[in-house]
Order: sequence, then structure tokens, then C-alpha cells
Amino acid sequence: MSASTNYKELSIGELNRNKILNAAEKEFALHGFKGARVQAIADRAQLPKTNVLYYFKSKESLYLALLEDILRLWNSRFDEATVGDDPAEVLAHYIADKMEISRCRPYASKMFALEIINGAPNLNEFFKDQHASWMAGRVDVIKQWIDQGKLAATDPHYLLFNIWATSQHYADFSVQINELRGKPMTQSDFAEATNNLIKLILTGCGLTVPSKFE
Amino acid sequence: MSASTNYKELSIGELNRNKILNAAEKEFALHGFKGARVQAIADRAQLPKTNVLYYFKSKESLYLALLEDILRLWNSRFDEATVGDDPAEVLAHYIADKMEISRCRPYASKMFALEIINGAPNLNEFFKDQHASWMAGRVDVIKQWIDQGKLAATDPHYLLFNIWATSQHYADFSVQINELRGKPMTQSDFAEATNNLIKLILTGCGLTVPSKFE
DNA sequence: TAAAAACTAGACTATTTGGTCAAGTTTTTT
DNA sequence: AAAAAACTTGACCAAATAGTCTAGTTTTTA
Repeated sequence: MSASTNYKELSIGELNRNKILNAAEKEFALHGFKGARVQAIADRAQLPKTNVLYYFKSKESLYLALLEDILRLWNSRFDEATVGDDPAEVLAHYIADKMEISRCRPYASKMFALEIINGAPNLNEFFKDQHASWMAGRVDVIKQWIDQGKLAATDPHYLLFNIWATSQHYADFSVQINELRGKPMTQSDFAEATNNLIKLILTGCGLTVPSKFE
Repeated sequence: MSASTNYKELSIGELNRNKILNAAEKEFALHGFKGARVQAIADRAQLPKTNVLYYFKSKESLYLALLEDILRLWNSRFDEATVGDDPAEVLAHYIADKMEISRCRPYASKMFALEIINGAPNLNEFFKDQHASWMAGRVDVIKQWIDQGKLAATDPHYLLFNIWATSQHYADFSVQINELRGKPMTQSDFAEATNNLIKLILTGCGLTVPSKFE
């Protein structure tokens, strides 16, 4: 689905599926589930509407396939971090990973944001449970870091919310950001914003920024 | 429009207009402009659909009226701050104001978020210009604070983006937050989150948190 | 190379949608 | 109290929409 998908070596079906997923991601990010039109997705994919419904049996199943793809994006090195790891390194990389997603997959981020804002009507209990247990595990590791004096005392929930909020903002609110900056964010602007954010969050936790991110 | 609107002393028209705006705010926040249904707004307002279109001549004009109301929410004391003011006081209050909006007007925040995510198709040039010049003014004041050594050197744009991102997140992503915390945010949770956020941002700028927010 | 599977696509349909119309009733004004 | 203005509401309509059906063409398989 990413912009850099290599279309060679793919069967017609795989190629079309990718075209459709790419197109749908944009339409859903631009209009939400209810607002997106199958015809608009087809036009964007340069295929007849019937083809879209041939590959994905309904608008809903297309949306769900896409959502599943997007949820996989959320995996990161932070998932396996333990008390033994260096919180400054782990958190800095986690923030950098999140910023990279905002830069490379803005439509995926927007689609996910819409899904949550709209009340998460399509995230099933399985995902919610999985997400909640991921959260519990991460909160636990952060608390242990705090107990060991590696990290200033802070609520781990709020810490993670702040990281998500700030990093995703660069994708979700890109239109406002570009308008107010007067120019779009280049790759090096993103690098700067990333280091700025890492500094803010880590300093706020009493951590020293790893030299790689200065 | 706020949940606490006093319905007494209002004419029938004003009362119904308020009912409709309240209902529409939720529907637009839940489904976006294209996805929202006039019938659903009418049902939520407990009025026949025709009445909705009597008070607001089209779905679009209802949306625009609402958006205009919401943009007024963005006004704050920070708008008139000058170099002479104490940045710690000003920024702490600004963050607290933003958090208060997220607590009291979550649907307004969500509706605005959808509008921006969807590419701001309904924000006219007048608003954009006004917003850009507000931004320029605020960036200027922050830069002067930095020049005077009142504030650590940081990009004023990113500082403001971070404040918006983190505070609005509590409204826009409330569903995710409630799910992961296992319980909804109470007023005192909000107070805690506000102080936590003020500490993070101000510390990150080399400022001391005013005692009121500790 | 023949059969099967995968793919393409126009025509069509049932339903939903935003919005209009016309015929009222209620409230306000004078 | 009469006239005007404000408000209410069911019936209706044209356009748009997700999805189906059928009849093909192309690609893969054996």
C-alpha cells in the first residue's frame, strides 16, 4: 500500500488490489467511512467501480482490510522493551518511529484518526483487548523504570498519550501545519521536528537526549 | 450550543436553532460533513427534518454556521499577550484553556479535527488569513521572549503545534483514551492531566511551573 | 491447446439522500 | 381582533449510492 510499492512481479490481481487499497486509503482519510464513495475510490484507482467490488466484496470489507493493514503499522521496537533497556534510547526511537509514520503514511494516520474520532465503530474487541494488554505491558515497564530511578515520576498513560498526540499531529493536521508554516514540511523539517519533540518529551521525563537525536 | 445553554428566556426559534446546532455538532463529529445525515440531526434534535431545513437552508449552511461558532472558541487570553508578560503564566493558562475546551466541548473539537483532517475544504481564505496572522503575532512574541532569555531557544511553531496536539488529543481521541485507561476521564483526571501537560511543556521550554498548576 | 480460473465492465436496481412544496397552526405585532 | 410573521409537517421528487447481474475477455493451469 505504501507509495513505494513495487508493482513489478505482481499478478494483475495483486496489482489491482494495491491500487484499490491506495486509492481507498486516501478517500477514507478525506471523507470518512460513510462519506467515502466507492465510485470515487474506483476513479482514483483508475478502474471501473465494478472491479473494486470484485476484489473487495463491499465497501465495508475494503475498509476493514485497510484498517487491518494500518494497525500493523503500529508495531515498533518499543513493544519488546524491558526494564533492562535504556529508557532514553527506547523512547527516542519510539518517537522517531512515530514521526516517520506521520511523514511516510499520512493517509493511514488520518484514516486511523477518523476511525477513533468517530467512536471506533470498526475496531473489534479482539483488537481492543490486544491494544489494552499492550498498553498494560508498556505502562508496567515505564513504572519499573521510574522505580529504578531511571525516569522522573510521571503518569505512564499521559506520557504515551502525549507521544501519540504530538507525533500523529504532523500527519493528521498537516493541512493546518502547512498553512501556518507557509510551506510544506520537507524531510529535513521532519528530522528537525523529530529532534525537537524528542528533546521536549525526554527532558520532561528527566532524561538526557541520545546524541543521535541532537 | 454548549451543553449548559439556558433554554429559558429564548424564543421558539432560538431554542430550536440551539437544539439543532447541538445535534448537528454531534452528528458531524461522528460522521464528518459528507457522512452526516440531515435526518439523523433532526432525530437527535427531536424535530422533523423539514424543520432543520427551515432554520438552516441546507446541510452545508448548518455546517458552516456551526464551524463559525466553533472557531470563536479558539479565542483566548494568549491572543493579547505581549513581550512584557510572563511566558510561564501565559503558556500555562493557554494550555489550561485548551484542556478546558477538550473537557467541555469534545464534539466541537472533534468536528474541527475532522474539518482539518479532511483538508479544511470549508475554511475560507478570510479565516485562513486571520489564523495565519494570529500565528505570526504569537510566533513573534515567543521569539522576543527567547531573545530576552525568558524562554529556552525553541521553534515557536513546533511549540504551539505541540500544545494543540496534546490538549486536543484528550477530546479527539477520548474513545481510545477511555478504552486504554479502563475508565472515563473525570474532571479531576482532567485537572491532573492539565498539570502534567503544563509541566511537560514548560519544563521543555526551561520555564518554572506557576504554583497554581503544581 | 483446451479447460478453468481470474478478471473486466456496461446495464440495471432498490434504497437512501438532500431538498422542495403546499397547506396548515401558532405566535407576535399593530 | 385582525393581519402579518414565524413556525410546523406530511407528501413528494430528482439525484446519488452501494451493490447485483450477466456476458463477455484475458490469463493461468494442466
